[in-house]
Amino acid sequence: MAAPDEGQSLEESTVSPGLGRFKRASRGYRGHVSRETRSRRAPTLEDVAARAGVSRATASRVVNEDPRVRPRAREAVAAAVAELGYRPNRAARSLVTREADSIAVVVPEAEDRVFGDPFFAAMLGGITQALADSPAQVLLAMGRRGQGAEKIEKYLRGGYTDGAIVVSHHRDDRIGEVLRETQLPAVYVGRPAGEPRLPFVDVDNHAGGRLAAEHLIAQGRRRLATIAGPQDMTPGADRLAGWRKGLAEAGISTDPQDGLMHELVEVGDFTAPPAGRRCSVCWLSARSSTGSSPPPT
Amino acid sequence: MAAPDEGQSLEESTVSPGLGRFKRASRGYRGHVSRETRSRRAPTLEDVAARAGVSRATASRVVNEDPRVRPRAREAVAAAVAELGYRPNRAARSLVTREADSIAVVVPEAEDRVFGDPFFAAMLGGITQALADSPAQVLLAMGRRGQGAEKIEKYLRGGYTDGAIVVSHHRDDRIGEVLRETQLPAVYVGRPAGEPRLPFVDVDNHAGGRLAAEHLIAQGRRRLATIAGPQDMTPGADRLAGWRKGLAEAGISTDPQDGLMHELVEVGDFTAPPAGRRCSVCWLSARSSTGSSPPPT
DNA sequence: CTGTTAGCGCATTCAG
DNA sequence: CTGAATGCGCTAACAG
Repeated sequence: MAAPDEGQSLEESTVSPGLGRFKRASRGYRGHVSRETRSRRAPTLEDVAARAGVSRATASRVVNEDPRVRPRAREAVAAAVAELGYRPNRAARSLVTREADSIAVVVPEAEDRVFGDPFFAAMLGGITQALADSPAQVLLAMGRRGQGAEKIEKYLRGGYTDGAIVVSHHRDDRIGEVLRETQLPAVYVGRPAGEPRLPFVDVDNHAGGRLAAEHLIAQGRRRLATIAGPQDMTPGADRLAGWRKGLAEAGISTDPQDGLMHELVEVGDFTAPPAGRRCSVCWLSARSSTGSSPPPT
Repeated sequence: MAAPDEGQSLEESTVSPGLGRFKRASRGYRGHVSRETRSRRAPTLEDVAARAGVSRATASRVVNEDPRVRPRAREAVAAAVAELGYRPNRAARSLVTREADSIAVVVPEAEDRVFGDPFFAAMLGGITQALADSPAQVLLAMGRRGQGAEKIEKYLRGGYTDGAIVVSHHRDDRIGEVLRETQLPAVYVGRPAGEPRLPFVDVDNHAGGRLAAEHLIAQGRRRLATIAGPQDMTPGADRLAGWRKGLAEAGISTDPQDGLMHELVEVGDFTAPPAGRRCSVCWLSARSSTGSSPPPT
């Protein structure tokens, strides 16, 4: 399990036939239009420096907004940059700074799931919004089990990114492990399962579940059912726990022995279809099985 | 319009306060866990070479699957790679090869739109699928007008990518211009408007629209209405053109003068809501205006 | 087949 | 404040 991983790494890091084709096409196309535009080589810091009559170091300083540059020099460099259309070479910069200048949004879910659930749209929107005026790039990496999971891992390990935001973490994905090994700074959206030391943002899921139970109970309901979220995700598990807590505190038993055929809980996956499907099976059967209620408060 | 662009380039390419904060957080976190794991510096090709008892060049060759390496040496290097857990430094490689090893999927649409429309999910899925065993990374860049459009442009110009796949191109986005200037290899999904030389894949939209008209006409329908796609996208425009051609060939006039209050065409945006909304306005008013039919075939 | 030699473009000490 | 020098890690000729 460890050795094959390394072997795979090696292969993946090399040029495959697939990329070969891509490259050829790339060259061909590039060549096709290259006659129409000028500039064979992109201007470098060296060019800028020469044009501004300063050294590379000084040019670098103004590009990076280092304060210790005389206004005169600063202006000269700025002008040169504008005239030459200079853009720093990211690879070169990255090589020396050891930073990729990008942050990955990791979603361990199948692609169609990510695109189908409005939750992710909102989350992505918020994240990109927040990073709108940051120079850092936002990269979306998604996939689950075969369908992109190893791609994510490769991405995280490949040094493509400076940090990660993990959005829909499941207990069984290896994201946490990868993050720990690569020592990548990361934050989870939703408390991570089995990764106690990692920072995260989340709502109080437990309180939410409990609140739901209390609300229904306050309305006089006594036979309460819930469609829970996936139990391999802490939000799903925490909410269910809160729900049960709420029932228990109200003295409503969830014990199958206690007159109910079984606890009125079905586990969904945060999507609508399964909820509807399960309902018709579980609730009906439960409803038709016994009418007895648990003891009052 | 040109000068400000350059000025903007400079600013964007430099470290802003935003990234500054990100960096600090990054360092802090990294430092926090750095005591728990070994390896201060990632192994380099140099290390691998030394360990395998060969030169850096040879090590590089086997990593890149260059055939001209003796099996013995190859194995030695492979072993060293595995033992050291070597992973090529992308920045360094990129610096010399001048390739980013990634391809961008550009979607000039608002994020919520992209995540809401199943079309994009399918498209993205297909693309990543096709590139699954390619070493190239797939990056998703989306946004339209303010909400990410300039981010896309910056991305394309930043040398982050080797090529682009443009998915939902509108006539007014600047993608084509950027692509031309950067000479990035690109392919459009859907014939690009105003960019005749760029390669694309598409269905025969014109024939589709015509087919629809012919089908309805064959069924004996005579007052035909259509909800067209956005007219600033060639698929939308082409389909409508085909539709009109179909009507014309059947001798069905679309001329308002010809007894109809106006042509029964409403322009939507490839989503369901506008279609429903417009229908109730247009169709009803058209229906109540005149009952006369165009001349028969 | 393999090692040696050069840079790729940039940030960064370290002296002035 | 500024410039000269150094090296990040890697690929690509160019000789052996």
